[in-house]
Order: sequence, then C-alpha cells, then structure tokens
Amino acid sequence: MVASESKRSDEPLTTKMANETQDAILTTISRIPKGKVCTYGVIAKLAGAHGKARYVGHLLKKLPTDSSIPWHRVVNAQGKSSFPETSQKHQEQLKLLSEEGITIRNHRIQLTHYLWQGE
DNA sequence: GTAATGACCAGGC
DNA sequence: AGCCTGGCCATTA
Repeated sequence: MVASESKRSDEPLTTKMANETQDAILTTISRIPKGKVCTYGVIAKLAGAHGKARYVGHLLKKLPTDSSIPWHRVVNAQGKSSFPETSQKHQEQLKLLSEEGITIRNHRIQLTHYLWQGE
C-alpha cells in the first residue's frame, strides 16, 4: 500500500515539485519488502530523484517515528546505520532488521545479499 | 539572495 | 580496512 504519510492538508507545501519528490520517496521506502534493506541513494533513484540521497535522509528525520514508513530498512551505502552506535535509534534499527531475518555482522549489513533495488 | 546544515555518495589517499 | 575531500540537492535561518 502506498504511504500517503504526507498530509498535504496540514503541510505548508513549500513547492509542488518537492511534494511530488517527497511522496515518491516515501512511497518507495514503504515498498521495501520485509527482510530487505535499501540505501538512500537507491531509494532516491527508484523514486525518480536520482542524486537526492541526502533529501531522503532529511525526510526520514522530519517524519515522526510512528509513521508507517519502515525507516529501519533504510541504511547508507556502507551497509551501516547512519546513527552513532551509542544512539538508541541505531540499536533499535539493527534489532528490527535482525527480527526480520537479516543477518547483521558487526553492526554491518551485507548489502550484497539484502539490498533491494526495486522489483 | 546568500550561507549553513544534513539519517548521503563516490573517489582518492 | 579506515579517513578526508568534493559534489550532490532541498531545507532552513
């Protein structure tokens, strides 16, 4: 199902282009299958926003944690969580991923096995 | 309008 | 393996 997390009714809607981009990105993230992960760059590319990897991170940062977006399936190109190891978010992310059957080796995810680049 | 920031990436050393 | 540098683009002050 689509994310539709962007409440355009309340959001100030800075620009419509950004709105489309963010919606595409959020939708793409919600399409990540369980047991798989995706990188910021790949998400941006799948969302048709090639080169806007940083924007993906910004959206996740702004989004609430209760959002239906599986933020924990999003990792950086190095196969690691973008949070410091001391952060609770980092621990929680790896925990959630391991719950989905993803093998994590020394705080690192094997992108060669678990990377999802679309269908 | 300019400058700084950021859950990034690829390349070079 | 790690660390640094430049580039990327939207948001924010």
